Amino acid sequence: MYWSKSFIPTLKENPQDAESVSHKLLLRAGLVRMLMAGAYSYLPLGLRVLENIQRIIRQEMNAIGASELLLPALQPLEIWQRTGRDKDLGEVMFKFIDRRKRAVVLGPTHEEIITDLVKNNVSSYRHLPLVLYQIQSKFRDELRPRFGLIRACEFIMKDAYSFDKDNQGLDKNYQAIYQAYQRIFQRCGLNYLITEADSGVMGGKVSHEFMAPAVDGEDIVLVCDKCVVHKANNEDQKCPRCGLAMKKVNTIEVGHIFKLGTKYSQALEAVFSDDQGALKPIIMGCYGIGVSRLISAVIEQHNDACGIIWPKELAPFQLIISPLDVTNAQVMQSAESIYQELKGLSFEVLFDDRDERAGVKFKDAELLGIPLQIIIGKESAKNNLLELIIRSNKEKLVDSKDIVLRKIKEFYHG
RNA sequence: CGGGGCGUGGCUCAGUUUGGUAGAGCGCAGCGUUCGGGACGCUGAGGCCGACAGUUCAAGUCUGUCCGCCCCGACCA
Repeated sequence: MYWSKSFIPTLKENPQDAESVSHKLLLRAGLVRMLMAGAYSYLPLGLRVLENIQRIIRQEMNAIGASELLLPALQPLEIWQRTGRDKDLGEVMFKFIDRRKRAVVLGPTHEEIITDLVKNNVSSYRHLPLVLYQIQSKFRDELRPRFGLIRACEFIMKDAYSFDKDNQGLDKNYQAIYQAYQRIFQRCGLNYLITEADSGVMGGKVSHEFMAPAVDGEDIVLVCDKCVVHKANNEDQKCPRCGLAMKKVNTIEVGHIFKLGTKYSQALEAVFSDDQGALKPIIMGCYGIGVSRLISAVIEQHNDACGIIWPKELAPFQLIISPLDVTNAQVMQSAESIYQELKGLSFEVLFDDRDERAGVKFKDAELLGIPLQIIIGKESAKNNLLELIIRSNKEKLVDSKDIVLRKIKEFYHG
């Protein structure tokens, strides 16, 4: 991708509208722009990051046998009234009346919709278990949208739902997804904590939250350095296991998995015939990942004074090529040649073909946070050398094309 | 919804205290000089100063109402 042909509006200064680190960098690096509070446009770079996260999620969800589908965002209010959640969610739901005078909502989540779908199409234990998921925009009329993508009114979520004939099946799916989530967050380069809700002593609901530590995080997690992690419900701050004081960590909730049981299947009469012919409610679980929020969480964790430092798998591009003088034929020839070669090797490359001074290109490359940068100046072009810089530690290598290529492959493919 | 801050060319801001008819830097266009860390000089384009109402001879500036954005709180699958 040639920079001049793309749309990457970087900002030299911190925008007035942003306070949190991720919000500032999201805007400065040209990843998103705000339309109104809580609603953002994803620009080409932001979309690329989003797609990278989605690709990881799809790979890991598909790997555990989940199937992707896509449910409507537009829904009748009536289905929410059947479970009583129209009241629970209340003002959070965007509601309006359509031209047929029907009450319609924009989906804040999809338990009702998917349960209704499964109810109408699954009737036997032979069709279970089933794990379905989607990646879709959700709508919530938040009291106070904030921190850019961290709390938005329109945001992208991966929501998965499991359907089982018994609790053992639910446990198994829950476990599989729990592990898939660990792989997903790991691949996203995210540092995370897992908090447990109440342990289901009375067969009650079990849930785990995946929390990314971040200075601007809204949720506080209490952490015991010796034992496990717990949520900040108990104010005494004593570890329930060892009794030592726990420390508070600000976090962003990026994932939440939940054993639902039969709450929705009972309310919506989603039943199946078991192997004895008896009708039973389907046992459900639901599993969410805040996809757009993940972008913010990752930026919160991976940045320095110069800008973003993308983890390898999320970076909008794997390399940025910066010819320092676009009017110099030798420089451009060298840059163009390595660009084509890298593209031929299936690397995602951004070519900074702008007629800008070196300083501008350096600053922007650092701001964008692309893991590897190839710099080509007059000297290196003349001597047939390439200069490779690793964004994270500023490590620099000046060498022949072959050596640099080897280093790049090593960096990305181990 | 309560509390606080802010709203002035695309961006960051000054000007508001003490009303007199709009500025700077960046960016943009043109020319020249520069060219490995956000260059420099000259020229130029671009603003009904968030909106509406009021006070006044005169409002970016004072008053009122509203709108928008950010932050704190309440709330949050």
